[in-house]
Amino acid sequence: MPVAPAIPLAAGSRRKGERTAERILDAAEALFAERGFDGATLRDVADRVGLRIPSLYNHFASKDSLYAAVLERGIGPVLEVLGEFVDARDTDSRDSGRVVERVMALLARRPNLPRLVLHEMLSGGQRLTPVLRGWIAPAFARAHEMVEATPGARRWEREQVPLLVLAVFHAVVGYFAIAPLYRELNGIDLLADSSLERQTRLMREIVAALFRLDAASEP
Amino acid sequence: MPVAPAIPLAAGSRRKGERTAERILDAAEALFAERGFDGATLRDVADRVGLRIPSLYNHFASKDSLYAAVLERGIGPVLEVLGEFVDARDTDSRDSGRVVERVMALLARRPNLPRLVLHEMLSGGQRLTPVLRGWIAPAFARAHEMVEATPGARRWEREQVPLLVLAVFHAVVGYFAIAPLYRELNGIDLLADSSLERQTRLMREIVAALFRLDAASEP
Amino acid sequence: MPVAPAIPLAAGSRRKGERTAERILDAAEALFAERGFDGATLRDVADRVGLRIPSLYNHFASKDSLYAAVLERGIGPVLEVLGEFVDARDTDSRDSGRVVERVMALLARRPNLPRLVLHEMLSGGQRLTPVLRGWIAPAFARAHEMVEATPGARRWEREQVPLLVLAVFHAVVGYFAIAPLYRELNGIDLLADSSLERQTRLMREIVAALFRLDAASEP
Amino acid sequence: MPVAPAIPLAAGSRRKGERTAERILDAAEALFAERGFDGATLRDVADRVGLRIPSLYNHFASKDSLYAAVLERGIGPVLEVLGEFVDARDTDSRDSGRVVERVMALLARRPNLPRLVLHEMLSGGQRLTPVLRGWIAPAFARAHEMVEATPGARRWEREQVPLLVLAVFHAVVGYFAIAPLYRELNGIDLLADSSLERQTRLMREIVAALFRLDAASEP
DNA sequence: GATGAATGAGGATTCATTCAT
DNA sequence: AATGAATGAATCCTCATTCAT
Repeated sequence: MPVAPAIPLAAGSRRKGERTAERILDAAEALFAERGFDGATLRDVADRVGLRIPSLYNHFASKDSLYAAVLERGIGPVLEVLGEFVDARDTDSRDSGRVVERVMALLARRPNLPRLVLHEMLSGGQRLTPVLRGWIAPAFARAHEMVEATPGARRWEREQVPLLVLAVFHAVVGYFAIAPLYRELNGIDLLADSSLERQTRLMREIVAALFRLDAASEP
Repeated sequence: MPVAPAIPLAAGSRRKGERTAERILDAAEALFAERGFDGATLRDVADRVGLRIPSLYNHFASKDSLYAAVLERGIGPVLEVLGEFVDARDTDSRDSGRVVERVMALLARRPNLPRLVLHEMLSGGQRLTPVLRGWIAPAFARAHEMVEATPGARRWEREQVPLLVLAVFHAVVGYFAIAPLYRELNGIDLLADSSLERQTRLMREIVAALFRLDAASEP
Repeated sequence: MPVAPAIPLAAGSRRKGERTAERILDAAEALFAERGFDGATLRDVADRVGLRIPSLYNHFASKDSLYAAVLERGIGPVLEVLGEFVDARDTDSRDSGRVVERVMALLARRPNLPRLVLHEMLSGGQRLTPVLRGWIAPAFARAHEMVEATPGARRWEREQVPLLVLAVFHAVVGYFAIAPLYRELNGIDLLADSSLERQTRLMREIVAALFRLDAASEP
Repeated sequence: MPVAPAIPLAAGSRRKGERTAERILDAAEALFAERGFDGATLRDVADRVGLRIPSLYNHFASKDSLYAAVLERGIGPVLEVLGEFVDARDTDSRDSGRVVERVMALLARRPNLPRLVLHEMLSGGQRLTPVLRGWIAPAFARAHEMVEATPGARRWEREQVPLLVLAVFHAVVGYFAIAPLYRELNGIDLLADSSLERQTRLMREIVAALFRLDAASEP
């Protein structure tokens, strides 16, 4: 058993246990993203962390709860950004371009996340934590109202708006998810800075068009 | 090998074995779409068809080859449509709106397919038949050239074009893939005719914008 | 099982069915010899004959009975030769050298047989037909008496005689059984004529020594 | 990995895991010997050890590797004895009689080994570890040279020497392999001390004749 | 906190056999 | 006589989980 450190650790450092849990989460995130819940095995996770399988149970109660932890850790910050945007009361503080940039930046740092989300979506959200499930529908509703309230956006039919939001969502999420395959087939790394920049701009433009107050103001 | 039947079979009728194989493919398609390759079990497939597991092996050599068969059967028609479009020599015969409609109609009849494709994409295309792998890169290259050759499309930057194609791809595929979850969360069935119509129109417009000969004609 | 033919067939000609049964026996013999009863599968047999598995059942009632048929067909002729020798009443008609030669010639033509016998021996003779089981013990007893009755052989201790017979048996059978491995490891084909000749001579000498009436009379 | 014990373990005592592995090896050895690789099942092994099948995988990675371990553990000591003999430089230290005795004693204590070897031989040595495969050919070559270098042995033809070595090998190995069947058919236990003694003497004599320095001393 | 060992449940696959055609 | 299809039984193996150490 490791002896407890006599002196408190400097700020920023974490206890070994916490660091281990974090490393497990990292490994699990990558594996769940690559192979989905069923395809990823605890053996793979343990191997990647350099532990034996039973040790994982010192940090997480089960494979399910490990998965939930991965999901919450990953989705949390994104939901926060989106939440801020959606909850902004005055129209001025809603800078759609900035939201796109922040989300793209978040996902660029955690490119596993979109794949995780897609897996979840494909499985029908079976494993979504209640908290996460609870978030989605209201947020979607709010986004809908919001877009509707935007004058310029009226050029879209009422019923087409959610489809547009969906389309943007899929374009963003799919971009990250296809990166590995795209690289293999076309030799281009979508996660490289230049690609990310371009995609961010593209998404900004599309979202801008969606929320555009005045279509004429577009170059 | 079965002896050739003396009398030609009535249209639509098939030898029993073939019908069984088809039913297996149907069941497998649904299950692979729902749960991915690892999550779907042969037991599930067999149960759904009303057979015992070993009987599946009278029709497919392995789970892998069953999966490959599902994929090829499903993707084939779509590739055909896309291929026709991409290979069309004269610009006039390239009716982007029509392609969108045909593809959407195909996917509407096989809504499992997009989920299958997404699963495949997420797994890095590990199980793509060589024939399918071989199709993708060239087709993508052709599509790229094509878009570039379209005068009006020049309003997009050269490097942005593939990203746009990707975005459209993800918007279409994601639409079908999210349908079950969307229905559960929002109570709206994206596979209903009205929704499909709207989405088709939306995709038509977006693709039209992408390939528009004359950008000025846009409102 | 095929009905016995009402009319004796013309020499050399066989009904197709019989030829098929024979071909099955040939394939099965080789496979049982190579891989033993458990290791050989009906699929292998069928493949080698160019039939489907169920067709085998038109000729043999089960895998067990196919094995028994292979065994009896193979061992029969050898038992005959040995039986003649053992049953010979007058000592003069017992030409040990000739027996060795005949047996070696038989085995050379059916090199699978010794391997079959060894497999059987290793499995404790579980699958020996009652008829075969019944043959062995008495034959062995007779051989024993016989050797004992041979005056010159008395130079061996009484109890050593069966061990000598066993040793000769194993030397002969093992020779054929090891041929494939020997060839692979040493590049020498024990089934080639020259090797067979030498081995036959060696066995003759050893057997002769065993039954030698007068050791001095030997060159 | 287990921490090294502070105090050396008492002789004969082992860590629990090692003892279990040993028991698995024992059970597997017996079963592989009786039924060959294909005929022996992990269920049988597990039952005999008093474990469930999956537990076996905590000690051996696969059925194949279990088989390999059984083979190496068993053959090792025999190869050592033979190796010493073959590698002995001065003729004086080569006591053929002593080798025979040591090998017979070894096999008497592990009567499964010869059956294992025979199974391996019959299957063409498919599963021989590379290390074992590598041993055989050179050892055989050395033995050959050795016999040839022995003056008295020249009474055998050059080409007959390897056949003699083979014959001795088969006589020894077959003796142990046939023991169970022999007992069943003739009621005599070849593994009983008296039988073993006799067989050892017999083999000694035969080997002595093979390596005899002075052919003239022969009666 | 870490791990060796054990295990119930289940997964893909093979095999001998049967039966209708 | 031949075979496509179906299947019960069994095989090897994997996985998530538990527990004593």
